[in-house]
Amino acid sequence: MAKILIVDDEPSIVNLITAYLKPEGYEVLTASDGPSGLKAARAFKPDVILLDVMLPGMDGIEILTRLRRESDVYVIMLTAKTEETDKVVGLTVGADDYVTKPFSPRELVARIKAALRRIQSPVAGVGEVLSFRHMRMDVAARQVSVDDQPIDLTAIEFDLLRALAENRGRVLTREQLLDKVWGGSYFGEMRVVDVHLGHVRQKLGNPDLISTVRGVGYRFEDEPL
Amino acid sequence: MAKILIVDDEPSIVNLITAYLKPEGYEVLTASDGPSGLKAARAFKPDVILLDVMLPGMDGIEILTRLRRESDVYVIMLTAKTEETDKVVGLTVGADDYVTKPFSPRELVARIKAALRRIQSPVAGVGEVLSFRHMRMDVAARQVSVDDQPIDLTAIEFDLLRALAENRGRVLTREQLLDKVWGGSYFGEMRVVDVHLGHVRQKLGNPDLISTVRGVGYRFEDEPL
DNA sequence: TCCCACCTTTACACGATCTTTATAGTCGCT
DNA sequence: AGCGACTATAAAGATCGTGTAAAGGTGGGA
Repeated sequence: MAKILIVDDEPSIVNLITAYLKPEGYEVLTASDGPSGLKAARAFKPDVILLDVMLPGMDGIEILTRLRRESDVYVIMLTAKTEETDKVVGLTVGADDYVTKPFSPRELVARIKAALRRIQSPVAGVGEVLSFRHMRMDVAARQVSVDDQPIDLTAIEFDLLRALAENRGRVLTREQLLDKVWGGSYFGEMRVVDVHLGHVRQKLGNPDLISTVRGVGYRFEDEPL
Repeated sequence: MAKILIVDDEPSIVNLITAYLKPEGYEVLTASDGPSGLKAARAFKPDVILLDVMLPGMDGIEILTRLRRESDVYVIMLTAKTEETDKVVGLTVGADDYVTKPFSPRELVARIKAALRRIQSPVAGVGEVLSFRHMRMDVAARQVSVDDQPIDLTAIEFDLLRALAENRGRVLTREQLLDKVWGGSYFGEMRVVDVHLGHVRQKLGNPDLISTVRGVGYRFEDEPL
């Protein structure tokens, strides 16, 4: 999942933002002053940085200037000022977006999502259709067919099958599947995989498409075209 | 290569934009007030004009109005105001796009590229009419018919249906739809999509045209002609 | 100004789907 | 063959997602 670095010295702001970002599944790291912010940016390699303009030690503009020498990470500036000069300076040294305090947390989340969309869009159209001897899977349409018979799968079932099909011939453990399908933030029983996989098998009709590797996991078997 | 004219009286903004456009290979010319902006537009014949709303001598709206009498060059308005009225006025007198300051230089570059793409495609409205087995949609006229029965849709309903129809067969998430229909600057509830989509379905009459993909989004199903 | 059309939010009900749990079945090893 | 461990499956309860109606808000046009 995407990584967000918050650089701000006001704990209340940091906590607020964190509280909104965590549930969205983002990995959040924080720094409360300029120098540690820079270090964190280097070590953590975030996808988006939320950067306060007013910071102890080194102000946001300074951070941004230095950051820009080594990276083109997406930076959203946070400022209490509404003064035009600040914005202009911020954008001049390379900020990508700007939010003035007080801001709506929802708006901030939306902007972060927009940023990530912009960043990730170049890779959008990967593997539109997975075609095998018996099974065909249109990822964009989320439709599956086996021997030209359309199969109706739920969201999780589709994602599960997709994860396996994208790794045809290789065993995926339950853990790996949980990670790919449920995302990192699942804390329930690992056996859910079994259950859903059973449903997938049943719906696919063909029991040879997915094989069990006892003690390890599951493997998708159909031959690619 | 494409020619861009920047009309803005703030040197910092002009420099910023220039700094981003030059490396992309654009030919950039600048003007710092209204009258010289107009002259430059005539002499330079740019492909895209970035026009500040607040200008000494003659404001951006005035420039745009005059410009439109003699040319249909692609104009992107720049404004510090976020007021809706400005936007509306700008678009009414013929702006093609709108960016509010502070803006992300990357976003601006992206918009310019989009503008050029639109200009350079043979016909401005690439898909003037979307035709399917049951539904027909005239994008320019904003008219829709199902089995030759004209359907009356509101602005949002039309845009929503259009976004889906243009991506026939693929699932669009609520987020994607919000982005396409409402633009990046919507921070409200996501469920608004459901409501409008419900209206569209009701008006279309045919429940098979748009299917729900539970947990993911919606998909337009009609076959293209 | 008032009115009307439209957009947005909210609430609720229904159904689909997910998760857990329990039990039966299967596999591999000795 | 027998044992232990792992897996398949069914069933039930909990949860989540969607459709829809209704209310409030907004802005444009008469």
